[in-house]
Amino acid sequence: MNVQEQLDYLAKGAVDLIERNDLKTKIERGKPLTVKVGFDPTAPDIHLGHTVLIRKMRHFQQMGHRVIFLIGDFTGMIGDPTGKKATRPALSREEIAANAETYKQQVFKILDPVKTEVRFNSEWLGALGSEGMIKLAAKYTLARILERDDFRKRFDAHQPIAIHELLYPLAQGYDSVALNCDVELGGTDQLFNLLVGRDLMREHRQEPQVVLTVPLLEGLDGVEKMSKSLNNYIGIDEEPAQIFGKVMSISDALMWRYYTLCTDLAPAEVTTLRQRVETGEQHPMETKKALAKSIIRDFYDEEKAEAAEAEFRRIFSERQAPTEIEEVSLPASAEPVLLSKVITAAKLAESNKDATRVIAQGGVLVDNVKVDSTRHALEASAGKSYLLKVGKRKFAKVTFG
RNA sequence: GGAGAGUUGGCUGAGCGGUCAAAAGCAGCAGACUGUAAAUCUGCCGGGCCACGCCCUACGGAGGUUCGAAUCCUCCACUCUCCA
Repeated sequence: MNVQEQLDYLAKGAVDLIERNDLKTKIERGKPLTVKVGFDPTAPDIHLGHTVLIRKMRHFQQMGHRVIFLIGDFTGMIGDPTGKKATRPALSREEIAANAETYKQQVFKILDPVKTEVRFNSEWLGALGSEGMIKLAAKYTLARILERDDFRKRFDAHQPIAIHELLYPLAQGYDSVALNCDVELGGTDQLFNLLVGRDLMREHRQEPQVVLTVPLLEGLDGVEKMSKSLNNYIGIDEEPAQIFGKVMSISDALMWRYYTLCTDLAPAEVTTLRQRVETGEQHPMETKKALAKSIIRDFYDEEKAEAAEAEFRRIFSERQAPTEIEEVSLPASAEPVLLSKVITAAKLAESNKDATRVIAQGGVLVDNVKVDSTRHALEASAGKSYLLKVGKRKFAKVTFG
């Protein structure tokens, strides 16, 4: 690849690239670039949204650059109260180490372990001390910090902002100084923080880093960004069947976004695919299935992807029980037991009330027969066994004994 | 330091002293339909009880007034605004 091709490849899918020419200049020097990406140590569960960024990291690796996976353990130890009612508990060294391992395990599904350097920012931020931190703080002004949209909005909405939160961008920016980064990648929500890094590097007489941001992936609801707390995410460690189902649950419109950000298809290829669906040449459902398989293939393999599709077809298209059903054993009883209680005991509903509700709505099958009475009871003598289906996708084989 | 506003169910957000387990929207769940855990429509949506009614818990916390309080009073905690 020549410089131009490399530049195009790296910029693919980027929202911001500041400055494109700077990146070009850096690449032209022919030396591997130092590329930093920071991660929060408190949330080691990587989901599909994160993979957009990780995919971009891989692109840099493919071009032979030095990619640093930076774990923000220092900031994690302080505890960031953003949007939380309760202050997060400070993480211990052991917890952070454990989280880091979890991170690696997940991230290396996409990144090359050999080419990835894992660092912790406590290494230099811890050494800074309070004096150093204050000196660092002296390099920035409140007005400039408040330029950040996130702070601005909270300020305008009369939501609290703790003082230490104002220091976060500075701490993050200092990471770039400590590592003398050439490039920093992040989500679009990180743009401000990344730019602070440029300013601080100038203050330290370094060449400012290039900033490249990737879009935030919408969650399954198609509105909010994907996040664990909103429970609209697809985790990288989830079961293939689960991933398949979740992908199928996104709207047809959102599917294109996922095609763009979560596959290696070029934008032109996605456009072609979309046109084929719009003209009726290709079925939307089949297209979505292909997307689901592609994602599973990334995290697992082809075989798992095929199996997930077959299972999905079996349960939802043919409405059969899954091949593997969870076995639940409950204590036997001489008296018949109310079905609603069995359902709750088998954890197929959250409460007896909830179970009763689902039965009333005709959502429960026992041995493939719909139950129409909320008072329905099951013989519970030892050895009795039933296949329960609650709702569309909750199954269990309950045995008394 | 002073003055004022606010704190309601997972979220947003109504709420006259009784008819409030608390409007409405979102999210969630179920059913119908279907092309899927899409879309659309309908219903449900604190918990317990073999119960179409009764009980328990709930409107920041603790007390109080009242036959009766999410609604009134007092104190406390927290958040925000304005002034210093």
